Amino acid sequence: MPVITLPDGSKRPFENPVSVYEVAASIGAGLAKATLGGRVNGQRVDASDLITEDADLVIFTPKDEDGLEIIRHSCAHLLGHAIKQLFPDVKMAIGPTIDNGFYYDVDLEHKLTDEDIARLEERMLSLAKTEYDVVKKKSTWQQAYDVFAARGETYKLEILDRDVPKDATPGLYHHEEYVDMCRGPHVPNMRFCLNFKLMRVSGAYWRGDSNNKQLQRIYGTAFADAKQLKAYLNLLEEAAKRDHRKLAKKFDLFHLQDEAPGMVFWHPKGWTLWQQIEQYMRAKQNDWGYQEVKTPLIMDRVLWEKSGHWENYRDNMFTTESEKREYAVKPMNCPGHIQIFNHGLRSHKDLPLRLAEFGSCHRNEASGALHGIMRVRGFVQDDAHIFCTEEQVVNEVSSFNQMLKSVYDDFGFTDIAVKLSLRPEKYAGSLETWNKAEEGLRHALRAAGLEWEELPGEGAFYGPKIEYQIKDALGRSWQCGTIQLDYVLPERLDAEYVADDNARKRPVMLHRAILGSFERFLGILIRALRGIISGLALTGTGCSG
RNA sequence: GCUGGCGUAGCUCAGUAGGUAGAGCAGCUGACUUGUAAUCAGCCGGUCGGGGGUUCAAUUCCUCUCGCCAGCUCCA
Repeated sequence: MPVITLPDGSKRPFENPVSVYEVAASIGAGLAKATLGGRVNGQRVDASDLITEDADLVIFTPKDEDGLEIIRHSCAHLLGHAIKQLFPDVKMAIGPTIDNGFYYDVDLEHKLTDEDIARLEERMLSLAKTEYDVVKKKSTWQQAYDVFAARGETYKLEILDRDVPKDATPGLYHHEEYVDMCRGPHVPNMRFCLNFKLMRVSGAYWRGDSNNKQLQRIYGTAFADAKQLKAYLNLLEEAAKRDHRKLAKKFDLFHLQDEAPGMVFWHPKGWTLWQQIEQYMRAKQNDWGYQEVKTPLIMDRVLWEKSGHWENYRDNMFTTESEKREYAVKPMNCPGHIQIFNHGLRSHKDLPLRLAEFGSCHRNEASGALHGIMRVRGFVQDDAHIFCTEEQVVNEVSSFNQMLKSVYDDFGFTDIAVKLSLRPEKYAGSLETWNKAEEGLRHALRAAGLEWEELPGEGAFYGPKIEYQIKDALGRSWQCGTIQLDYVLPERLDAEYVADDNARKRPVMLHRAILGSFERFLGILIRALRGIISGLALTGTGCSG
């Protein structure tokens, strides 16, 4: 005899177990018609799911974020329904929702063309227009396995084998003859899935692993109604006009050419902009107690072997040789800065020592990773390394956070996502120091009162890092600022100082950047400069536009 | 690097069922002088990304290669 408590606090008693739909119907026919699913005691469920005990219930309709997500997720199933009809031998992998839409990864010999995508879209629409009911059936693990074995869905079988416990009760969603497995919830009827558009198709590795087979990923967008869909498509068009590559051409800021892939030719106007920012950063760094230095572009391989770059970063390094010596073009500035730290005897009184460099780095990025000036092979970082004691770390990190905020404020960037990237598979140093370093950064984040998301496996090989991400005109997130806590390189490159008890100690090293790279930061900044850039109306401190 | 798409004048693009290419804008010259994105006329401008092949003939077909774009992997 469940009592259902609604968000407004009102309570409704029922004689028997009721479905979300039935509760909605007891409130009103209109609500029932719009019901997509609900949240029962915090759990997202289908409209058809039964509530057996007293529960808090939120009902989802197309007006909610949750409702929209359900629609998008069901559009992925709709895509499955349609593509199975057009290409019966297609194997379905995964079809999740993403920002603004959904995708489905499929394994299909035939390479999908634009015409195929158009046909698919048509078929999806005609299927949705029949307004068929989606039927959800809870199954046992074995039942689900048998269903997908019979259908030859090898990817679903792998998911069952690897990710679904044997005692689970997977939900099977029947879209007429099409069956998909999903946690759900999904729409009860396809009339909710009429406002979508297939966007593009591209390659994507199974389980995100480049060692696995590459599948075809079909991207789509979907909204609750036609108006929202149209508004979104318009937004995309408008955003494309603010693409930094377009604006750079229009305003003659820089260019790239075939002979120097991923390396930028800065034109007078673009370079003026660059200089304004460089001077601004120079002044800022001065204010915050940094000393500027400059280190060589290429150094002997031996040094990179010692630092660990040769072992862990070799694939991304350009090399050159002269008189039988092998050199590497620096991909990072840290080893150079340690050479400066090591030159002469350091006292604890020198710490924290903050060495800054507008360091020109080259990384041999995969050709497919290059993207305008946001992702290049030659770039300049507003880099600095802080040599300090362990006790000074939290202070230094939190002071860096303030500095970063003041810079981003000056540029008008407010939508900053903070991520904490943890130990990667390939790492230097011991587990113990890694744990210490990761905890150190968490501590500093808490002290700074920041909210952050943790990304396991995303750290640099020498230490964990805090990333500050900003979105560009196209809505893509890019890492700009970063601060990384490193116990490894000081050890490998023998950095030490004389402590107050006269003992030799290792300093801790913080790698940090605020703009990240001038190229990327300018790439993002350019979106805001449309209109005023031709006059380069930038002031010494501002650049605010 | 992987999958797919693309690569024609400075820019945006058209085109050739294989017979060495056009338009608008920009630029230059001249005329005009009309107050805020484009007045008129004329001119200049491309070995159709690069190499190889098929062919009497290729920018158009095949092939290799480079670059760009979308996404994946990877990353500032």
